[in-house]
Amino acid sequence: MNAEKVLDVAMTAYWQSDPADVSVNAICQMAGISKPSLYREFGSEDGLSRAVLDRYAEQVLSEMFVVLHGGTGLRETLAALIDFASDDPRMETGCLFYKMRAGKHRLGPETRARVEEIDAAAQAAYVAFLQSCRDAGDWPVGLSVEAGAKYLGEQIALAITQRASGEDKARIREMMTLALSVFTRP
Amino acid sequence: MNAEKVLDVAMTAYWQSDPADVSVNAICQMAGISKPSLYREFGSEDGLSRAVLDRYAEQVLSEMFVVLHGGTGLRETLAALIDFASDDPRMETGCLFYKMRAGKHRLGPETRARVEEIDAAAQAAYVAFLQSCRDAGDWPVGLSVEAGAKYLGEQIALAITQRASGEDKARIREMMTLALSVFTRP
DNA sequence: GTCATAAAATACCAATCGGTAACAAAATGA
DNA sequence: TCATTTTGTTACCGATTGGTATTTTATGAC
Repeated sequence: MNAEKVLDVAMTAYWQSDPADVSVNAICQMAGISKPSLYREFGSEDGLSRAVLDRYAEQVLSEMFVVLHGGTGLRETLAALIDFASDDPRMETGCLFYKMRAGKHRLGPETRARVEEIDAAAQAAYVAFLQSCRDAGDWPVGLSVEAGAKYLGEQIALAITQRASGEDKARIREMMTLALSVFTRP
Repeated sequence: MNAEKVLDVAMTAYWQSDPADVSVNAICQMAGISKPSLYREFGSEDGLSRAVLDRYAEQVLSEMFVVLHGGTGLRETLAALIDFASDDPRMETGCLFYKMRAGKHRLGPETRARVEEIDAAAQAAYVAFLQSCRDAGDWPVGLSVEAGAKYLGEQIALAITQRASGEDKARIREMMTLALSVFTRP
């Protein structure tokens, strides 16, 4: 009867299409459970989507953060981010977090708060990464670390969102490489 | 009864929030007309949103294309695009076309087809602009005109979408300037 | 066996969605 | 003046939404 199975089903469905396009009824049907069972476990649709987002964060997003803390140089890390965003098969249908963030106003309060939390954490991770690069002597550009971090995050989000809309992978890589070249230009 | 007033009301509502979040009922209420009147005029929700998009294209998007055909140099045109995307008060709540494009799968067939048409026209305009710059000797970078056009279009879309989410205008300008600097780098 | 308890499913709720049938009022043409 | 067509409204349709009250089913304890 397994709450984890329900979370997996819901995560897959939310991820593959869009949280706003998947109803509670549909999730119950796909998971083979009844609606009251789901509501007893998660309380509300907001509770379910929040639990799904938590699961997604620890199962998927965490690996993205690992890339940032790899300790390798600026160019290598950027290359790894480009690989991840434009080639990783897990991002073939986009990123659930970015889909939720794009439709933030349609989420319940709990889920929305969690989205903002994760967004802030990601921003902080980008800042830390760029700051370490600046400390190491890489990237001496006259741009604030915060602005660079925001830029980096938005370019990643853009690339992965384009994956979701079926854009050609090589094209995405080309554009993302171009966008991130501002970090490695003299 | 005035179909234009209805279109104005619908356009404003779609534009300010999101086409997917504004129901036909709400539009009728705001326009002060009954639902059958609206359906007699536009046939369906798809017909209405398509008419709204047409109106938006000729009233708003056309001015954006004018910037591209200004005939001025590369740097001046890019600066004008940055001004438009990050400062123009009409883009304060984002761009209706980009909102429709982002939620393409939620649109009816007519509206969706029109979105794709406009998207292709925009891409063609970007291509023509960059091609003319390349012909004029500006921008000798080793990047295909098509890829550059796609990149330019996506960066504009990103900037305006960020306007819609309440991002700080100066920040948006900073990031967009950074993104488009790849066109003016030696 | 019986009986209490916890879990699950059926069947329902009000609200809203896009869309229409039926009908009243007003304009129009002969 | 009368018939017709157009314009608009009220009131409804079936489907779907998130969410529950109620009833059935399974599980132990005795």
